Amino acid sequence: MPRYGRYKTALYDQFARVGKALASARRIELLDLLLQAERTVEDLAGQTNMSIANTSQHLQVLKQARIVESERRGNHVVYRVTSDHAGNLLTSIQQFAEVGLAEVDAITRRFHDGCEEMEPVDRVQLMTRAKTGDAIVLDVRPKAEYEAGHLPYAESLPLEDLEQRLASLPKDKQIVAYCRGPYCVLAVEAVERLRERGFNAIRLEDGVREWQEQGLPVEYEESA
Amino acid sequence: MPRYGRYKTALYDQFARVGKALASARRIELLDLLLQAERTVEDLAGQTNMSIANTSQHLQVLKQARIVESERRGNHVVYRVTSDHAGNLLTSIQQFAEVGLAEVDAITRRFHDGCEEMEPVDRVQLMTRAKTGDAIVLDVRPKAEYEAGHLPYAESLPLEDLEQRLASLPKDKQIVAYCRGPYCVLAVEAVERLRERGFNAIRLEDGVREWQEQGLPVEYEESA
DNA sequence: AAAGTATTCAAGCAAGTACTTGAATACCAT
DNA sequence: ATGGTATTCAAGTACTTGCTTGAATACTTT
Repeated sequence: MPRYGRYKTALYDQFARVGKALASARRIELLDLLLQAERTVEDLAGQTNMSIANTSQHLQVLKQARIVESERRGNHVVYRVTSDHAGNLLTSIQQFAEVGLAEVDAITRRFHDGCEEMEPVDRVQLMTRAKTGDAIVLDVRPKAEYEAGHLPYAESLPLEDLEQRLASLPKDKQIVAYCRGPYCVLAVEAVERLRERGFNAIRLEDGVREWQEQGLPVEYEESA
Repeated sequence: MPRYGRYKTALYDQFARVGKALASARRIELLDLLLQAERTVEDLAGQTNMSIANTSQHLQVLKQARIVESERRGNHVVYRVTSDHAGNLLTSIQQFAEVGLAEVDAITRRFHDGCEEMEPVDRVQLMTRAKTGDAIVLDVRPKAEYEAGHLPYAESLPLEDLEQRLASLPKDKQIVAYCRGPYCVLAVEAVERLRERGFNAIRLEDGVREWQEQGLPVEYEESA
């Protein structure tokens, strides 16, 4: 079908454009952060240990593929994902890598061992226990990410503030900590530390994105 | 968290590996074909107008990302997707491009206009009508792809054989043609030609993959 | 208006990718 | 074994990407 040659290549080019945007570990790291909350270039550069200029350039690649968009806000430029569909892209890559690439399993296992995770079936039940106060759900990400969206009944307790606020946590209830998702180590570390102090702590593998993709509800801060 | 730096980059590298494999229009085209049916290198090279060596190289990139696998069969090497998860990758990229990139819409519109598609709601109903014989479902892809999996009650009528078999088609029933999916033009062309001849033809946008992802059943040939 | 901060742009270099060509390998048929 | 076919490998070249550096731009504050 020579007549359709141009049509086909043009389409594949568009699809590849999205693929190209996801073809760099740096850009995936940026996207991963942006899926938690919107951020300035400066912030992203700091979080990823990249130069500002380099960060800006990577962001523009993501922007060209319409995965992220930007908005000038005063002196800063704030980047955010264009839609929830962007999360699906990363999710499907992660899912694929999880089942297909033995390396991923090996890497995560090295860091997450000894820290039992919640069974997937517990999700719905967890919310009812959180609602009644039988379980405490902790969001151990930085506060800004909590404010951009968090699980229902979760309270914000950034990992860095953990030590100072230990006293306010109950020893007799189960504490469920979550962070950015299955590959994030914040909750692993939180649970580790809590257990050392004698708390009954457990890690929820999900992050907000995973929660949302399950069709479960998410809360946002009204203020902002 | 300097302690986790290596862990994080190692993971992002793995995810990017998948992204890299999808970062070329050529490779997406190959994957698209492989999602319809397994194929030899020679066949793929022919379908995509690439040199054999180049095709082989692209296939190896896909193979390294575990998106496809290969098996020697006599004199040929047959490539196939490793799992259905590979289809999800392409689907999520396509879905993203569809909503995010205006270009995709513009490109497809240029070729698919004037050819009404079936409403998504018709899917389930379509099968019952096909079952009772009220509608004829035609798979207009090459026969090998039909054999690798097709919609229930569909009969194989490759586009190239259409003219010869017009006589066997009824004028009083609705004919529903489908091909590789929303971006494939085989069914568009089939419907165009059928209408010119006075048939009541309509295009189903789905391909086998889309069908499957909806959780709907698919049939395979027993023989093979 | 002037100075300061955040971001982008432009140029340059090293490294990586895409494609071609011709040789090497693996299997089949005789 | 020999010749034929399908695929992969190796080397070369043009092109693209990733990162750095320093200048340019956009906005804020004084």
